[in-house]
Amino acid sequence: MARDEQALSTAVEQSAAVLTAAGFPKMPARVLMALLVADEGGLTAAELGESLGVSAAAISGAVRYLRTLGIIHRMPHPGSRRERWEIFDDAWYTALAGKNSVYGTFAETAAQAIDALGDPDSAGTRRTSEMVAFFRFIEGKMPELLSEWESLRAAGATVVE
Amino acid sequence: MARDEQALSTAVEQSAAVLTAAGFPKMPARVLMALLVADEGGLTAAELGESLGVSAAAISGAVRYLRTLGIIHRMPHPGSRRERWEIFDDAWYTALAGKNSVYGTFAETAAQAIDALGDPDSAGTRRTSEMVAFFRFIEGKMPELLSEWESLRAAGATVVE
DNA sequence: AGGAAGATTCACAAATTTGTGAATTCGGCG
DNA sequence: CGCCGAATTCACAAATTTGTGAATCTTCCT
Repeated sequence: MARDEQALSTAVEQSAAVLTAAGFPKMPARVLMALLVADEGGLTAAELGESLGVSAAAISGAVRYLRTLGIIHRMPHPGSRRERWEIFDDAWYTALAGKNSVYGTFAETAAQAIDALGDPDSAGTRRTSEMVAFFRFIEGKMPELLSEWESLRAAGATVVE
Repeated sequence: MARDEQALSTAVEQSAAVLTAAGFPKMPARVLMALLVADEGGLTAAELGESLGVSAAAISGAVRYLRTLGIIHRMPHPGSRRERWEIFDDAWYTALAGKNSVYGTFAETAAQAIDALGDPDSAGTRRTSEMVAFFRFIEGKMPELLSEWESLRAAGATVVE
């Protein structure tokens, strides 16, 4: 089957839209998806701008954002001035691990409310304690889940590559 | 220890801020946290407005949003016109299950890009396939994780209540 | 060194989101 | 059966976010 630019662009935009709906900023989401489907060697800022139909400045902003998240990296291309951007292979893995720690900070922040409530028998205390316990549980389970994925990934790698 | 309104309000606002940073809309986050720490019987729209220092209209909007997410419900208080709002006890559980399905839709949307790419050996195809597999894995594991939580929750319930 | 191509930053403009006040609707009570 | 209190909706205002164009900086090539 041949490369269908039209359908590819649609898929990229739709996936970006899903990320956006989940709270991810719009332009970074589009750039991320564009880099995901890119060929080996990544894309230059100019190529990203052209393919998404936005200015170089917007690309730069999105790229800066994605870099702070640590899910893309600059690939200095020898012999050319053009910088190429590439997704880390473990980007999604990393993103989820990071998101996980968001759950953790949320739990710990909310735990302060328990102290402030005082009364250990109030409905608010019970509800809040339960929530904190829930997120601590999820956070605690995450490493296990991710290492399980790594095993599967390693096992299946030979098949794919 | 007595109820410390000052500290409680701070904890509520900070927790709401964490949710906001994670992509959750601001006002719904604040309302949600306020309801979390509320006493038995929930809060009225007026009480929420006063406690958060915002207009009744803002509360109404936030409440509508939270209702579409299915994490709060109206408690018709007999004998009084005042509607009380209350968090579902399994709100966070539900929210995560819902978020999970976001992962699922994201994976399925991105899977369309694989078809559009055509070439099964390209770097883009490999990267995208891997990502889709990852999110499908996470989605698949979620029910297991949640049922494990339920067991723990049920086991510990007698201790707390 | 000088020049040039590309990337980045800055101040500002556009657009989307968010919250308010006034009017409306809804439900119970005298 | 009409009033009264409360909640919701609407159109608009405020504010935050997002993207652009012009200028600046960086790095390579001659």
